[in-house]
Amino acid sequence: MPELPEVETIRRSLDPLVVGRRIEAVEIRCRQLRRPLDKDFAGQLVGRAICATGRRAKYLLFGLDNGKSWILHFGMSGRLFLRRSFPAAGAGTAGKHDHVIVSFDDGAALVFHDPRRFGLMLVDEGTTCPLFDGLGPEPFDCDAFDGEYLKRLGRTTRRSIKDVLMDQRVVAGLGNIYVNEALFACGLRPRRRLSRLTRAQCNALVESCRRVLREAVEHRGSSISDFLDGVGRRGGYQYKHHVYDRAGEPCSRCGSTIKSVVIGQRSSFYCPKCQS
DNA sequence: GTAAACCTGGCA
DNA sequence: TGCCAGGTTTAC
Repeated sequence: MPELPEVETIRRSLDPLVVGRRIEAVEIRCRQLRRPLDKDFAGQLVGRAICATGRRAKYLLFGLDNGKSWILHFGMSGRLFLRRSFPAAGAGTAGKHDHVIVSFDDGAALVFHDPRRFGLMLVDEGTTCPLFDGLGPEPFDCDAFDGEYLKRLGRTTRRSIKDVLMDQRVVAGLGNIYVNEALFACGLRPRRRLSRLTRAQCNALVESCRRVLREAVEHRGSSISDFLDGVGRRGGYQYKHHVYDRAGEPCSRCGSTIKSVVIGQRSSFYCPKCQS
Protein backbone atom coordinates (compact mmCIF):
# COMPACT_ATOMS: atom_id res chain seq x y z
CA MET A 1 0.00 0.00 0.00
CA PRO A 2 1.91 2.96 1.17
CA GLU A 3 4.35 4.71 -1.09
CA LEU A 4 5.98 7.98 -0.09
CA PRO A 5 2.78 10.11 -0.13
CA GLU A 6 0.85 7.66 2.04
CA VAL A 7 3.67 7.34 4.58
CA GLU A 8 4.03 11.10 4.69
CA THR A 9 0.26 11.40 5.16
CA ILE A 10 0.33 9.01 8.09
CA ARG A 11 3.24 10.95 9.57
CA ARG A 12 1.49 14.30 9.29
CA SER A 13 -1.75 12.98 10.73
CA LEU A 14 -0.04 11.52 13.78
CA ASP A 15 2.66 14.09 14.49
CA PRO A 16 0.52 16.53 16.51
CA LEU A 17 -1.09 13.66 18.39
CA VAL A 18 1.94 11.69 19.53
CA VAL A 19 4.90 14.03 19.85
CA GLY A 20 5.63 14.63 23.51
CA ARG A 21 3.79 11.55 24.72
CA ARG A 22 5.35 8.72 26.69
CA ILE A 23 4.93 5.05 25.84
CA GLU A 24 3.59 3.07 28.75
CA ALA A 25 3.06 -0.41 27.31
CA VAL A 26 3.64 -2.42 24.16
CA GLU A 27 1.43 -5.39 23.39
CA ILE A 28 2.72 -7.75 20.71
CA ARG A 29 -0.02 -10.00 19.37
CA CYS A 30 1.99 -11.31 16.42
CA ARG A 31 5.78 -11.06 16.11
CA GLN A 32 5.92 -12.56 12.64
CA LEU A 33 6.08 -9.68 10.20
CA ARG A 34 8.38 -9.60 7.16
CA ARG A 35 11.07 -10.22 9.73
CA PRO A 36 10.19 -11.36 13.23
CA LEU A 37 10.15 -8.51 15.75
CA ASP A 38 13.33 -8.32 17.84
CA LYS A 39 13.09 -10.06 21.20
CA ASP A 40 13.59 -6.74 22.95
CA PHE A 41 11.31 -4.70 20.69
CA ALA A 42 8.83 -3.87 23.46
CA GLY A 43 11.60 -3.23 25.98
CA GLN A 44 13.16 -0.64 23.73
CA LEU A 45 9.93 1.34 23.53
CA VAL A 46 8.41 1.15 27.01
CA GLY A 47 9.15 4.24 29.09
CA ARG A 48 10.40 6.24 26.10
CA ALA A 49 8.82 9.51 25.00
CA ILE A 50 8.26 10.35 21.35
CA CYS A 51 10.16 13.56 20.49
CA ALA A 52 9.61 13.84 16.76
CA THR A 53 8.26 12.12 13.69
CA GLY A 54 10.15 11.60 10.46
CA ARG A 55 10.18 9.74 7.18
CA ARG A 56 12.88 8.19 5.02
CA ALA A 57 11.64 6.85 1.68
CA LYS A 58 8.67 4.60 2.62
CA TYR A 59 9.79 4.26 6.23
CA LEU A 60 8.03 6.12 9.04
CA LEU A 61 10.16 7.12 12.03
CA PHE A 62 9.27 8.10 15.56
CA GLY A 63 12.25 9.77 17.22
CA LEU A 64 12.61 8.68 20.86
CA ASP A 65 14.03 10.53 23.86
CA ASN A 66 17.09 8.27 23.99
CA GLY A 67 18.19 9.25 20.49
CA LYS A 68 16.95 6.07 18.83
CA SER A 69 13.97 5.74 16.51
CA TRP A 70 11.00 3.45 16.22
CA ILE A 71 11.11 2.61 12.50
CA LEU A 72 8.16 1.19 10.55
CA HIS A 73 7.62 -0.02 7.01
CA PHE A 74 4.08 -0.76 5.84
CA GLY A 75 4.69 -3.31 3.12
CA MET A 76 1.58 -3.77 0.99
CA SER A 77 -1.19 -3.75 3.56
CA GLY A 78 0.18 -2.12 6.73
CA ARG A 79 -1.67 0.63 8.58
CA LEU A 80 -0.99 2.60 11.70
CA PHE A 81 -3.70 4.46 13.53
CA LEU A 82 -4.32 6.11 16.85
CA ARG A 83 -7.08 4.83 19.07
CA ARG A 84 -8.10 7.51 21.49
CA SER A 85 -8.92 5.16 24.30
CA PHE A 86 -7.65 1.63 24.13
CA PRO A 87 -8.65 -0.87 26.84
CA ALA A 88 -5.93 -2.53 28.86
CA ALA A 89 -3.82 -5.18 27.19
CA GLY A 90 -5.55 -8.50 26.98
CA ALA A 91 -9.00 -7.00 27.09
CA GLY A 92 -9.73 -8.80 23.86
CA THR A 93 -10.90 -5.84 21.83
CA ALA A 94 -8.05 -5.72 19.32
CA GLY A 95 -9.16 -6.49 15.79
CA LYS A 96 -7.97 -9.22 13.51
CA HIS A 97 -4.50 -8.37 12.13
CA ASP A 98 -3.86 -5.77 14.85
CA HIS A 99 -0.35 -7.09 15.48
CA VAL A 100 1.27 -4.50 17.74
CA ILE A 101 -0.38 -2.04 20.12
CA VAL A 102 1.71 0.76 21.59
CA SER A 103 -0.14 2.42 24.46
CA PHE A 104 0.35 5.82 26.04
CA ASP A 105 -0.31 6.68 29.66
CA ASP A 106 -3.80 8.06 29.04
CA GLY A 107 -5.11 4.92 27.36
CA ALA A 108 -4.67 6.10 23.78
CA ALA A 109 -2.68 3.72 21.61
CA LEU A 110 -1.03 3.38 18.24
CA VAL A 111 -2.22 0.21 16.54
CA PHE A 112 -0.20 -1.47 13.79
CA HIS A 113 -2.55 -3.44 11.55
CA ASP A 114 -1.23 -5.52 8.64
CA PRO A 115 -3.21 -8.40 7.10
CA ARG A 116 -0.45 -9.56 4.78
CA ARG A 117 2.34 -9.06 7.31
CA PHE A 118 4.80 -7.69 4.76
CA GLY A 119 5.43 -4.79 7.11
CA LEU A 120 8.48 -4.27 9.27
CA MET A 121 9.16 -2.67 12.62
CA LEU A 122 12.25 -2.16 14.73
CA VAL A 123 14.05 0.23 17.02
CA ASP A 124 17.40 1.51 15.79
CA GLU A 125 19.44 4.62 15.15
CA GLY A 126 17.33 6.82 12.89
CA THR A 127 20.29 7.90 10.81
CA THR A 128 22.52 4.85 10.60
CA CYS A 129 19.96 2.04 10.50
CA PRO A 130 21.26 -0.65 8.11
CA LEU A 131 17.85 -0.74 6.43
CA PHE A 132 18.66 2.66 4.94
CA ASP A 133 22.11 1.72 3.68
CA GLY A 134 21.21 0.93 0.11
CA LEU A 135 18.50 3.54 -0.35
CA GLY A 136 18.87 6.11 -3.08
CA PRO A 137 18.16 9.81 -2.64
CA GLU A 138 14.80 11.21 -1.65
CA PRO A 139 12.84 12.32 -4.73
CA PHE A 140 12.72 15.87 -3.34
CA ASP A 141 16.49 16.04 -2.89
CA CYS A 142 17.17 18.30 -5.84
CA ASP A 143 20.94 18.07 -5.46
CA ALA A 144 21.08 14.30 -5.64
CA PHE A 145 18.05 13.42 -7.78
CA ASP A 146 18.13 15.35 -11.03
CA GLY A 147 18.22 14.83 -14.77
CA GLU A 148 21.96 14.53 -14.82
CA TYR A 149 21.81 11.74 -12.24
CA LEU A 150 19.41 9.74 -14.43
CA LYS A 151 21.35 10.50 -17.58
CA ARG A 152 24.54 9.25 -15.95
CA LEU A 153 22.76 6.11 -14.76
CA GLY A 154 21.52 5.52 -18.29
CA ARG A 155 25.06 5.19 -19.55
CA THR A 156 25.58 1.97 -17.60
CA THR A 157 22.24 0.20 -17.79
CA ARG A 158 19.82 -1.19 -20.32
CA ARG A 159 16.93 -1.18 -17.88
CA SER A 160 13.53 0.38 -18.59
CA ILE A 161 12.59 3.67 -16.95
CA LYS A 162 9.76 1.93 -15.11
CA ASP A 163 12.16 -0.59 -13.67
CA VAL A 164 14.73 2.05 -12.70
CA LEU A 165 12.25 4.35 -10.94
CA MET A 166 10.79 1.43 -8.98
CA ASP A 167 14.28 0.62 -7.71
CA GLN A 168 14.65 2.05 -4.20
CA ARG A 169 18.43 2.09 -4.63
CA VAL A 170 18.05 4.60 -7.47
CA VAL A 171 15.45 6.88 -5.89
CA ALA A 172 13.63 6.04 -2.68
CA GLY A 173 9.91 6.41 -2.14
CA LEU A 174 8.20 5.79 -5.47
CA GLY A 175 6.11 2.66 -5.96
CA ASN A 176 3.87 1.25 -8.65
CA ILE A 177 1.15 3.90 -8.50
CA TYR A 178 3.37 6.95 -8.63
CA VAL A 179 5.84 5.63 -11.19
CA ASN A 180 2.94 4.95 -13.55
CA GLU A 181 1.50 8.42 -12.92
CA ALA A 182 4.86 10.17 -13.27
CA LEU A 183 5.49 8.45 -16.61
CA PHE A 184 2.09 9.57 -17.86
CA ALA A 185 2.81 13.10 -16.66
CA CYS A 186 5.92 13.37 -18.82
CA GLY A 187 4.59 11.40 -21.79
CA LEU A 188 7.04 8.49 -21.65
CA ARG A 189 6.11 4.83 -22.00
CA PRO A 190 7.18 2.59 -19.12
CA ARG A 191 9.19 0.27 -21.36
CA ARG A 192 11.44 3.03 -22.70
CA ARG A 193 15.08 2.39 -21.92
CA LEU A 194 16.69 4.94 -19.64
CA SER A 195 19.74 4.90 -21.90
CA ARG A 196 17.64 6.18 -24.82
CA LEU A 197 16.34 9.29 -23.07
CA THR A 198 17.67 12.72 -23.90
CA ARG A 199 18.90 14.99 -21.16
CA ALA A 200 15.71 17.05 -21.50
CA GLN A 201 13.59 13.92 -21.09
CA CYS A 202 15.56 12.96 -17.99
CA ASN A 203 14.93 16.41 -16.56
CA ALA A 204 11.22 16.16 -17.36
CA LEU A 205 11.01 12.73 -15.79
CA VAL A 206 12.53 13.96 -12.54
CA GLU A 207 10.20 16.96 -12.46
CA SER A 208 7.19 14.71 -13.13
CA CYS A 209 8.12 12.42 -10.26
CA ARG A 210 8.35 15.38 -7.91
CA ARG A 211 5.13 16.98 -9.15
CA VAL A 212 3.09 13.79 -8.89
CA LEU A 213 4.43 13.06 -5.42
CA ARG A 214 3.84 16.63 -4.26
CA GLU A 215 0.25 16.60 -5.52
CA ALA A 216 -0.35 13.20 -3.96
CA VAL A 217 0.88 14.44 -0.59
CA GLU A 218 -1.38 17.49 -0.94
CA HIS A 219 -4.33 15.16 -1.52
CA ARG A 220 -3.25 13.02 1.45
CA GLY A 221 -2.32 9.95 -0.57
CA SER A 222 -4.24 7.40 -2.63
CA SER A 223 -6.87 5.15 -1.07
CA ILE A 224 -7.19 2.37 -3.65
CA SER A 225 -9.06 -0.01 -1.43
CA ASP A 226 -7.99 0.40 2.13
CA PHE A 227 -5.44 3.12 2.78
CA LEU A 228 -6.32 5.28 5.78
CA ASP A 229 -4.16 7.81 7.57
CA GLY A 230 -3.32 7.80 11.28
CA VAL A 231 -6.76 9.04 12.28
CA GLY A 232 -8.80 6.93 9.87
CA ARG A 233 -9.27 9.35 6.98
CA ARG A 234 -9.14 8.24 3.36
CA GLY A 235 -6.82 9.95 0.92
CA GLY A 236 -8.11 11.72 -2.19
CA TYR A 237 -5.45 11.26 -4.83
CA GLN A 238 -7.01 8.10 -6.29
CA TYR A 239 -9.48 10.41 -8.04
CA LYS A 240 -6.55 12.15 -9.72
CA HIS A 241 -4.97 9.01 -11.19
CA HIS A 242 -4.71 9.19 -14.96
CA VAL A 243 -3.52 5.67 -15.69
CA TYR A 244 -2.96 3.55 -12.59
CA ASP A 245 -5.50 0.71 -12.52
CA ARG A 246 -7.39 2.27 -15.43
CA ALA A 247 -6.71 -0.31 -18.15
CA GLY A 248 -9.51 -0.28 -20.70
CA GLU A 249 -10.77 3.14 -19.67
CA PRO A 250 -10.50 6.20 -21.90
CA CYS A 251 -7.51 8.47 -21.36
CA SER A 252 -8.55 11.61 -19.50
CA ARG A 253 -6.48 13.69 -21.90
CA CYS A 254 -7.09 12.19 -25.35
CA GLY A 255 -9.75 9.50 -25.02
CA SER A 256 -7.55 6.62 -26.20
CA THR A 257 -7.90 3.36 -24.33
CA ILE A 258 -5.42 2.97 -21.45
CA LYS A 259 -3.26 -0.11 -21.91
CA SER A 260 -1.66 -2.40 -19.39
CA VAL A 261 1.54 -4.40 -19.65
CA VAL A 262 3.56 -6.35 -17.11
CA ILE A 263 7.09 -5.12 -16.41
CA GLY A 264 9.20 -6.75 -13.75
CA GLN A 265 6.21 -8.68 -12.44
CA ARG A 266 4.25 -5.48 -11.85
CA SER A 267 1.34 -4.12 -13.84
CA SER A 268 2.12 -0.97 -15.76
CA PHE A 269 -0.45 1.36 -17.29
CA TYR A 270 -0.04 3.93 -20.02
CA CYS A 271 -1.86 5.84 -22.71
CA PRO A 272 -0.63 4.68 -26.14
CA LYS A 273 -1.27 8.11 -27.63
CA CYS A 274 -0.09 10.47 -24.87
CA GLN A 275 2.99 8.44 -24.01
CA SER A 276 5.77 7.47 -26.35
C1' DG B 1 16.88 -10.13 -16.07
C1' DT B 2 13.15 -13.17 -14.34
C1' DA B 3 10.75 -15.98 -10.99
C1' DA B 4 9.42 -17.23 -6.59
C1' DA B 5 9.05 -16.26 -1.89
C1' DC B 6 6.77 -14.06 2.11
C1' DC B 7 0.97 -13.49 3.53
C1' DT B 8 -4.24 -12.48 3.45
C1' DG B 9 -8.31 -10.82 1.22
C1' DG B 10 -11.19 -9.49 -2.55
C1' DC B 11 -13.13 -10.26 -6.81
C1' DA B 12 -14.60 -12.63 -11.30
C1' DT C 1 -10.99 -21.94 -8.16
C1' DG C 2 -7.66 -18.84 -9.69
C1' DC C 3 -5.77 -14.47 -10.16
C1' DC C 4 -4.61 -10.03 -8.57
C1' DA C 5 -3.00 -6.49 -5.11
C1' DG C 6 0.26 -0.18 -2.68
C1' DG C 7 6.63 -4.08 -1.39
C1' DT C 8 11.01 -6.23 -0.78
C1' DT C 9 14.30 -10.01 -0.71
C1' DT C 10 16.40 -14.09 -2.38
C1' DA C 11 17.49 -17.51 -5.52
C1' DC C 12 18.20 -19.46 -10.49
